[in-house]
Amino acid sequence: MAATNKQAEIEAAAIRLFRQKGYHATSMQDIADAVGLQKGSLYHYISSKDDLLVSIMHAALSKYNSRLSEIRSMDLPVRERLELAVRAHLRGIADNLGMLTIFLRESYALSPQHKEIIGSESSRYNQMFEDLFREGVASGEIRDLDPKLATRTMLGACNWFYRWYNPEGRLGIDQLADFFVDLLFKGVETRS
Amino acid sequence: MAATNKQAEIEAAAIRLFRQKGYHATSMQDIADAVGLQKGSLYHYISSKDDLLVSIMHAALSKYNSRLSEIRSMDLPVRERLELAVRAHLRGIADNLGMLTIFLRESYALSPQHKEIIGSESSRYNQMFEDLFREGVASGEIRDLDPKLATRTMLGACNWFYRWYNPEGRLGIDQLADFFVDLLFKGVETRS
Amino acid sequence: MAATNKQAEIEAAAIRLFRQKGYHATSMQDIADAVGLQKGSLYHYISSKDDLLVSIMHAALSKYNSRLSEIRSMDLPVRERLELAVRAHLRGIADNLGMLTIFLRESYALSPQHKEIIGSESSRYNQMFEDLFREGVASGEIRDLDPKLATRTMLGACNWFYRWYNPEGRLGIDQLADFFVDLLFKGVETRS
Amino acid sequence: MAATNKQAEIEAAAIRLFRQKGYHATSMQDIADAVGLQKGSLYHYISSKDDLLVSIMHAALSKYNSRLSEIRSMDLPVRERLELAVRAHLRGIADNLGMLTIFLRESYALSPQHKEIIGSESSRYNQMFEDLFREGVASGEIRDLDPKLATRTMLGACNWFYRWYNPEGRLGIDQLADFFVDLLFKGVETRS
DNA sequence: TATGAATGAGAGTTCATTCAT
DNA sequence: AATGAATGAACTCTCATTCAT
Repeated sequence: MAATNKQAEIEAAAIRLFRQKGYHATSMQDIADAVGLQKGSLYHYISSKDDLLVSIMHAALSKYNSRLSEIRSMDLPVRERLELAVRAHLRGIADNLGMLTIFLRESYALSPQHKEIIGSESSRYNQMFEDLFREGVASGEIRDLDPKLATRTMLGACNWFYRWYNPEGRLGIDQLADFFVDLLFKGVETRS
Repeated sequence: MAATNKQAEIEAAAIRLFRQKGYHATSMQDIADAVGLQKGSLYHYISSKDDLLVSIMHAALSKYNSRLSEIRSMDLPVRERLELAVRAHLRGIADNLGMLTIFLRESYALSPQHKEIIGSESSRYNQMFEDLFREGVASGEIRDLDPKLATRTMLGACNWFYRWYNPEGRLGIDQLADFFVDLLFKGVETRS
Repeated sequence: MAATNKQAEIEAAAIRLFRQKGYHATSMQDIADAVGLQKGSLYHYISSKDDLLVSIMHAALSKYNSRLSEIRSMDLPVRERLELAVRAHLRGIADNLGMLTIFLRESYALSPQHKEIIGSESSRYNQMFEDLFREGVASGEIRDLDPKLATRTMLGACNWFYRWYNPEGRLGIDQLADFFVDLLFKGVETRS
Repeated sequence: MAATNKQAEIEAAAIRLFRQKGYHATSMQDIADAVGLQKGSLYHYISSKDDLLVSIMHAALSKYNSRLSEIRSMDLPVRERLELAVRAHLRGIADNLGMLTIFLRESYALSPQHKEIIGSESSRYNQMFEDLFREGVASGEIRDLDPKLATRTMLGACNWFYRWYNPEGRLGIDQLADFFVDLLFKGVETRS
């Protein structure tokens, strides 16, 4: 995964720094230092700090969208596809903790135009998840809950994951995903 | 709601602006304009922008902590107390959307010392919730799930709420709380 | 020496603070804190920070001038009067270390008008010293050195004293004055 | 003296302005105006106003220290070396009136860390002078006076020089140095 | 006499971005 | 492709002073 590509190197450095220090607290100088360029030189590869943020988020989202799209069209019972969607969501956060942290935390820092672009990509994802949920309700495998609210609640629970997930923690990502699926699908209360 | 108290007025303006534009994107000038003072004059009432952020968060958290503490010690079955805790959490976000948004979104912008202070207040809350969960497991009313993970997941789902809650939306806060409780307690899948 | 007089109390606090932290680094708030008033209230007693500085310097200088004037007209051999002048100069610094430090160190911070006022009082002092020296040369008790230069050199040596004098030091002010007189009157080299 | 080196140009402007108006009364804007830059642009060359002050003082002191070190180890009678030390000290002030004025006048404005650094360089100088004096006492060429006090007195007399030396004055630096040496070595009183 | 809210100018510093080389 | 000097606006914060109460 050698950095043949300066642009990618810059992006990688930005992801690391934005995650560590936050978008606003990271200066172009910090990024330049990290890749061994002068800060003026960065502008041969990127057009602005804001664009850098957007393209990181975009990359994160397009991976997400395509993965969810695949899952949706798998030849499996919908309950299992919904489960896979939750697992993939969590694994996506774990695998790209930097990018996802930035997406989930710094979205509000985007300029209005960019906010719209990213917002619509993000809505697509939510919409796909919601559709899957709706499909589950239709098939009877999933309880008849409001699909929009359910989507928000389930994804909210999953999104918060970036705040405490520790790659070096006791439990691996698969075990954590098992836990989330168990809790979200069966609930916390004892069945009578 | 007359401005008898300038300090409170400043804090209110800060909450509104921090929520709208984010902490970093809000300048002291913005706040000064909002309350009709020169920016230098703000410093009669606050000691720094950072302190302003902290005191907003502190106010949010101390309300939260005391409410949860009350609920924990109520004379009710633990399952109902846990349910109340979820409802109170959501209602707390809805009632203080500004303060809570700032707390949930801008925590990472705090200085290390402040991060520690706010972090420990926040941990107390999580700990109380976790204890309640543990109590439920002990009594058999709640399934035997890892209490720490369950707390993170449930509160994560609830915290995400600030991102989409709209006070003028179709559903009131009580109905939304009903929904969360239903989903988190019973799960999404159909019981066989 | 109870503070029956607020003005004097303010001046005393200013002397202490200006000496400790310097004129520019001392704020009106610092002074107000030291005397237990609000900073706005200071302006009932003084007209400006600059004036405060000037009146401190003025007080220092008028003491100095009157003392030197007395010495000059004493009925003693001129050599002894010159010696007394040196001793009085040093004792004046030791006794009013605060005021003198401020005068010697912060003169350049004065506004042009004030600089002129203080400058002329200060010149009067130097002139008196120079006249005394000239008298000594005329009487033959003092070597025929340029009186203006000699005055500058001798007073320079004495003025630097404020930089290192320590009231709690090993040697008392009289012993130190003995030393200065010895060095300045007899020189450092061994007489052949 | 073309402006090949902006850093040096900034330092020169700072020396001039700090001397004229004092450190505190000189703003970064003043310096920027003097060198024809925006004030923000100064920070390409310096790291802070405080650092600028320190590096000016440091430059002054290291010249001084190396010159005195040379003199000390010359192959001359100690009385002559001490005399040379006085002459070099005065010439140093005359040649670098700006830098030395700033060092002698603004030392107390330094931050504690910087004060320590500059203070120790300054002590080294005083120590070398004192050692030379001590050597003179040992050889019998110099009277048996307390070397520490004698150093303070002699250097005090010389340091005050910056307050009144005028490069365009009647007497040149060599003549003035002759005067100082005469006064300090032989004293002011007539030998009986 | 004393307050304390308010001013308004200005401080030093940071920073994303540009552009001639 | 890369530099690095320069910009210029914005930033948080300080401070001596004023004045209605």
